Amino acid sequence: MITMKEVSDLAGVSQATVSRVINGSDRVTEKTKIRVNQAMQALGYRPNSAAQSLASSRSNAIGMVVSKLEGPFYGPMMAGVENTLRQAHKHLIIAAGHGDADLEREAIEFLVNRQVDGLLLMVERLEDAELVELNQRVPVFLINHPVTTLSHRCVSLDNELGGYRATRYLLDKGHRRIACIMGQTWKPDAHDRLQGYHRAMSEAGIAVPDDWVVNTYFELAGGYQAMETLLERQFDGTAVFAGNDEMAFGVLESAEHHGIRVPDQLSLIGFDNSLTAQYVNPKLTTLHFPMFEMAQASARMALDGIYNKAESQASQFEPTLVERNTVSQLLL
Amino acid sequence: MITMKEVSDLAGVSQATVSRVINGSDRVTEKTKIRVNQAMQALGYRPNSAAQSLASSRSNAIGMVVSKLEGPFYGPMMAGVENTLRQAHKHLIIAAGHGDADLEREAIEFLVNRQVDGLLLMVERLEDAELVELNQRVPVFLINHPVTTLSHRCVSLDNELGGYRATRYLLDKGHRRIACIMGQTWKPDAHDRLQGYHRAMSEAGIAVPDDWVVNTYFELAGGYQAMETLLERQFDGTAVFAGNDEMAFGVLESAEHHGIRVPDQLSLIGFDNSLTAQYVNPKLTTLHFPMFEMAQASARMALDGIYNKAESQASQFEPTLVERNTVSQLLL
DNA sequence: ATGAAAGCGCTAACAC
DNA sequence: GTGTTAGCGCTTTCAT
Repeated sequence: MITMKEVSDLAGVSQATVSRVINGSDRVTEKTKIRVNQAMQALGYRPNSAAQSLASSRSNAIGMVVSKLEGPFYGPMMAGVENTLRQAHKHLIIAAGHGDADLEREAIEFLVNRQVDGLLLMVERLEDAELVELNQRVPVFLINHPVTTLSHRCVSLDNELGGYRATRYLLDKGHRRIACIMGQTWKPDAHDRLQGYHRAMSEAGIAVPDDWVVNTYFELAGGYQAMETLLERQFDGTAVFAGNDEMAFGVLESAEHHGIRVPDQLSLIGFDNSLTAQYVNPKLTTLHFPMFEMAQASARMALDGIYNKAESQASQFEPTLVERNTVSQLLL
Repeated sequence: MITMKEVSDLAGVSQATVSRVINGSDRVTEKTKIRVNQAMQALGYRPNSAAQSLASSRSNAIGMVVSKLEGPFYGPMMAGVENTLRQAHKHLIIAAGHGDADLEREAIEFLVNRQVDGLLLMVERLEDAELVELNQRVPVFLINHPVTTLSHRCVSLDNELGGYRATRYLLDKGHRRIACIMGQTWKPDAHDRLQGYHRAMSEAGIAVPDDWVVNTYFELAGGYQAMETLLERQFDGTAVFAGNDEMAFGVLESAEHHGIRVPDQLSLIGFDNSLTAQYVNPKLTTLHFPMFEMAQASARMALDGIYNKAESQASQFEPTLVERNTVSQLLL
């Protein structure tokens, strides 16, 4: 391994100077800068990052814990974070929480022990208080975890607006009797999307009977089950807003079994714009969840907050409509 | 930050002893071991990993570069690697190559500069020679990149067998005139799967006319296009083996447009068992690509090779059939 | 079985 | 603008 000493010897300067040109920090003569760079080049010098970390107490690494690595979101999210971080020459260390509070905690400890300079968290199970406390030890940034005292450190999606837009779109297409099938209401996402649905409906002057709303869980089976419930309740509406795409696929499946044609007899809108949405038949109309951009934003926020100690501020993204083939225009 | 010194003082031993109990290495009296552990506990001591790395020239981190973070495979892959590594208390640092040779190289450099103890590579664009050379600098392990001098460091899938099994399944269902729609043939995956198809067909005594095989690329549009080509060529067969699920979805779409009912008029089998396969209608029969298990195996191989300097040996997984609803039994 | 001491390669005061 | 120097917190011979 080539050390700084060898570089400084070859360049005929001190180690301090080499360190300076590496960190671009101090004013170094253009001339010596060049000499040093040449020496580094010639030797194929690579700074030892462990030594850098030890001496500077900065690891140049950011830890990320995600609740589940398997989900459909994970790809765009990692991609967004990775590319932003790498452009800044920061390393990304990841750990999974598997949607369990203890495992999430353990993942965080694991990362903190590695002296990451900051933490990017996409977790579901941790309490606000815990996060706030953690933030005393190491700067914490949150993706899609809005309800917290750390809100200025959070990038999130306006789920209420999404619910509103989805419902509104259905209304604009002439639908009036619109059901809402939603996931676990303890999740802010579900809660807010439902809220948006209600706002749109009430704005349109439509009273929503209780049995138009069915809460199950954010999976295909949840959507299927909810649709069955709706059918048992003799729901006579023309459209369904599903809390996410997977649930919408479940609705599609149920409709298929009952010989209900989508979108002719029933219109359907999802949420997330997951990869699969464009592969099902008919292709699913849905709201796009801009995870890639959100991930980039969160990484940028972290970078700023950690290395430029800038005051970060909450950033909220908007879900946008993706028109495909599961919603029909109703004749008046 | 609590340092080792404080621990050793409290425990009334030397730093060396503390270091010993941390690393579980030397024979330390049970008694002192307990005292040290208590001291660590009491102080809430966390070893500084930068210092550990510097002193031991081991970073306890493994770097992973993946070609593209967005694909459907990466979830299971990251999950498999992460959980295996973490159980061994090793950190996972990731970088993306985005399917471009230069970016893949850059990602590798990035990781090597961080002194990772080893590299887990899932890349497409790098030459064998380059990989071999890299392996001189740092232990390299490959996922799904079989054709290399490093084959004992590689976990891969038996694609030939997969192609064989897919085709064989179709044959067993009574099909004889079976087309094969495949991705870029420069990719070993495509090449081998096609090979398997040919083996099964020839075993069944069926001569395959050239125009039963269409090579496009591993995407929906590629499958769609290939199916259109097949149709233009007046393909009069009863089944299609698509090189991967995405291509199969393209076939499904094309069939739909032409009013060809799957599986009644045309049977279809895919490859990968991507998440989406179970959401399309009809649900896609396909071969399962055990990425999670392969990722785990590769991580274990890396762990062994790096930290126990065990001789690793190639491990190959088999794709298995997942029966769903796109293949019909043909009457004889 | 345990301790003393010499680094690991770098950064950051502080001097000049 | 550049050099000197003292660590950063740990591992690891080498003694004892």
